[in-house]
Amino acid sequence: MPELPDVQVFKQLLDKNALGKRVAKTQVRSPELLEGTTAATLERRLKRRRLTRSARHGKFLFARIGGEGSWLVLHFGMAGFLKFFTNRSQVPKHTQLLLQFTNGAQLAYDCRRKLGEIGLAKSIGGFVRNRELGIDPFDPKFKLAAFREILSDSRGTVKSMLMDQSRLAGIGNVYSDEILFRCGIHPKTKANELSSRNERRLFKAVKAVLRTAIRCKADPARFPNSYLLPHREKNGQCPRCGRKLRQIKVGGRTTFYCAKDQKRR
DNA sequence: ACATTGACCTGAGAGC
DNA sequence: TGCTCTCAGGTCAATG
Repeated sequence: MPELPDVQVFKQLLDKNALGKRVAKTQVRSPELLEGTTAATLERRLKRRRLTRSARHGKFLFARIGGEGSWLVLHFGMAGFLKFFTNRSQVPKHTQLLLQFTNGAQLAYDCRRKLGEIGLAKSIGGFVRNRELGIDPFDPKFKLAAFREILSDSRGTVKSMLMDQSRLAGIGNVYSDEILFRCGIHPKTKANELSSRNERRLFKAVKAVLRTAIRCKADPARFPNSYLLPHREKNGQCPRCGRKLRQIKVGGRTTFYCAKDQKRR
């Protein structure tokens, strides 16, 4: 679930409910999710401080603690999410990090499969460099020319390229399928063999699909029926031509596409 | 440099 | 109902 649009929705939730509130207490349930820090350090950094702003890069969410120089970093793995609530009985089942604010409200980071990550960073730029993350698709510097360069540098399939966090940060299995569906490109097409026209269409589709997904709150039930996601299931049908969608593996990941509408080259 | 596989971790859902 | 099996939207490391 948690690809760029999902994380952007978590960011909106954080902005709306948690920014400006003062942390009274923190709780870490599974220390193994902590990356390069400890529960005690996290508590010391957060306690009595406010979350002052937020940011997102790819699938990572950042919340600045107090003034400059300290950010809480969250990655949601395969099943993580954020929940904000005011009633104690609403604590989600697999809460791994709980922030209790001085006004009684709480923010929970829930991660059932424990494949996520909780950490601290001094700066976002430093973190991004450290982790060798590629450009975020909503970075103003992400322009067609930059994308063409990424494509021509990639010798593998276009789907693998889209999901490669060190080239372009934020796209995962679901949205790579959606983007390729939108522009009629077969997921196994070699990234560096796309026509100039398809490079351009792919570039536009990356932005358009992610924007739409965010607008739909990354909730498949809200997606336009013309999108792949509502039909992305075993025996699902192509919303364009009605044919049964193909289900294959690309780069080891389950991939859905329409054999009629998505041809190689 | 790329594809493939398995590991990480846990639960949902299918099939018996 | 309960057991076992398979699979899942992320990432990393080992291997070919």
